Amino acid sequence: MATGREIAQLCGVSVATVSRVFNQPETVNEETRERVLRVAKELGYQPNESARALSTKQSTMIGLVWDTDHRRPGWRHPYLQDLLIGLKSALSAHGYHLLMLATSGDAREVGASLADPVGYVNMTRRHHLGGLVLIDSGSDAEAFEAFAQSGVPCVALDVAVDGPKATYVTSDNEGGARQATSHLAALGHTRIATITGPPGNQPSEARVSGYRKALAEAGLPVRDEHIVAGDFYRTSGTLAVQRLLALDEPPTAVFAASDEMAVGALLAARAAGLRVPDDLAIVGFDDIEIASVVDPALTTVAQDKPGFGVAAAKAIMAMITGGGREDPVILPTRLVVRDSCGS
Amino acid sequence: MATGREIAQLCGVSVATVSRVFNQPETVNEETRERVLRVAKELGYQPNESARALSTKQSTMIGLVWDTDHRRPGWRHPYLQDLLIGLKSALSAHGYHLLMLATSGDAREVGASLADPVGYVNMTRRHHLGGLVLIDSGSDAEAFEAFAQSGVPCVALDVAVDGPKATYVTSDNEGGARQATSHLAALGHTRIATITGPPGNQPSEARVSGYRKALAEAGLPVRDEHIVAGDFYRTSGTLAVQRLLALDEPPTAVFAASDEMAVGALLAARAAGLRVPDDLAIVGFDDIEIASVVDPALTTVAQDKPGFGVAAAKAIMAMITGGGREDPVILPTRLVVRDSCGS
DNA sequence: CGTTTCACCGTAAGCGGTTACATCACCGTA
DNA sequence: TACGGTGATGTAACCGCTTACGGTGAAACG
Repeated sequence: MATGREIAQLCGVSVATVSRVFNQPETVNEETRERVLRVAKELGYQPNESARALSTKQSTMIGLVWDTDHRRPGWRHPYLQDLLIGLKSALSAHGYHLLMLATSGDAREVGASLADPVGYVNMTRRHHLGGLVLIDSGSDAEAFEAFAQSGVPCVALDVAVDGPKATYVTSDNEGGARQATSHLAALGHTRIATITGPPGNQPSEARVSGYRKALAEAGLPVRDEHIVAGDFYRTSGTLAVQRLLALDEPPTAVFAASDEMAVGALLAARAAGLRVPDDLAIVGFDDIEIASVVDPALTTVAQDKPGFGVAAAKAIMAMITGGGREDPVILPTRLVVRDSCGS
Repeated sequence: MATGREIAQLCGVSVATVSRVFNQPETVNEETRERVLRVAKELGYQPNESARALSTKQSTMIGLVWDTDHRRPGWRHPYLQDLLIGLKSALSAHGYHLLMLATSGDAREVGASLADPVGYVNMTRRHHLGGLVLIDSGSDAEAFEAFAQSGVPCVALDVAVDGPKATYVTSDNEGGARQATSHLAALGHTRIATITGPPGNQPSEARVSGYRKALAEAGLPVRDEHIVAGDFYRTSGTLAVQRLLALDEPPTAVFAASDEMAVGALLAARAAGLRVPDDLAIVGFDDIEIASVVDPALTTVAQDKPGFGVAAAKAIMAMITGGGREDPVILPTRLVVRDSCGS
């Protein structure tokens, strides 16, 4: 590992000049600059990031807080991979890396978990992280709020937070749900039910809100018994439909707040001997892989998956360089009409 | 941010003693040790990792090399999320973090891509990474070999590599394929085809090998026209089945080397008016989410998804602390019998 | 021709830890 | 009493980079 000092000696300049060549190139004479760069390249010089971070008190890393909530075992983020792809590539463009912070359960006390946001915040200080990206794992609104208040730049995904240097990015959940429900209404359905996510989950509540608005717009009544609580898991979709079908006036259409639940609903309908979409129309939310392969293929509200990562990266970079708080980002959704809703 | 020096002053000791309290506790008097620890806790002391890394020339981070191969656009790792969960939690247990290294396409030249393993290796030196975990994104055997030869500790997933401090973890692909194929044979099928992954892909080739062995064991002939090349994508499964059905003696069963292709095969069979499993039995590989929800539910070979991450973490930690090369890890697979193969 | 300006560069003091080595008090032993 | 051994701690160099500050010489100015 060649160091700046070695380059300096070979070039007959001081280490300060070498440093300047990389950080404020315009302040050094073109000739010496090129000499330094050439030698640096020859030696395969790689700046020592630890030294740099020690000196500047900032690294080129962003922390990723992603903890599988113990209250929701088995829960999987619907599109983590696309999100990471977007996040990583957008951060790369700024020369930043993503540090997946260790979670709790460590004997050596390096731990941190959503139950203890302080641990994560400590980590960001230890490593001079530029900021934190918070991935929702179900219902961590309170914990996320603590991050936001801590003063470290952070952007939460799918959870609305507020703080001196905090913002969030989320889909237009209300709009998406509204569009989905309206589509069902336009198809002639008058008894449209919905299966919600877990209580307290913000995207879920926005979706319920969109559902209500669509019904109102279509002049349809909102029936409490047509709003049944799920938890985003597939099973809850099945259970919900069983409950709905037992009603005196069962719905002819269902808007599920997640594709997983929509699939569960599909299974329940099939088990009950109903044809989808003829006897029961179903619309989901997310547009995950599964949506296009179930039979009938799921009509669903697609989210801009890589867009989440890109928007998060932009927001965090803006906060790091700008310093102030950024506006929340609401990503547009798109209704993908397939077969499960009829047409 | 309290520093070691502050603690030292408050305790009336030197910084060296403070450092020793955390690194070699046994060498410092119990009384002063407790005093230091108490003050450290009161001040919320967090050791500066940059300084530590600068001094010790090693950080507590492992690099993650995960690049979506440009030759395989749209490719998704079948179970990245579970893998990451396993990896992260196992690394946490050793106090290590996962650094997702930035990929190429950066104006500032920090770049690195699979086409240029050197870039990644440089990154590991810059950041004093303990090692690298290489995630296969299709067919990077050559690039991975370069990593393995570079001398940095690294463990590859699903690609056999060899080097002074390199090893790999993979599933028992041959065994899994063999079991799947044997199961089909035991069901009475005599014309069993297979859809392979992309040429050069090691898991794919091992699966073909297992397929061949199973046929041999069952006393069935291996027909070249029954081995059709796919690329792990769904579409290739569809195409393959179309080709197979056009044969003079079409197969009555198909072993697909990935669930995605199995789903594609399912679609093709359905489109051709065939019933699955009656007219065509299908078995997949991976046991991804989709497998259990398609109709009929897919019989498939399940991989130990979190086990990958855990094994990788163990191997890399062993190489870091031990120094030498570790034995490759072959994870057992498990045949999950559902509906697509008949019974 | 003295003085100011400016581009360029070197000096040196950090940043916050780790650790080889020195120091010192205190003990047991010959 | 002199001496070696031992446990506990301090001293100071070092890791490699950044940057405030000062110095130099040449050009520009009055």
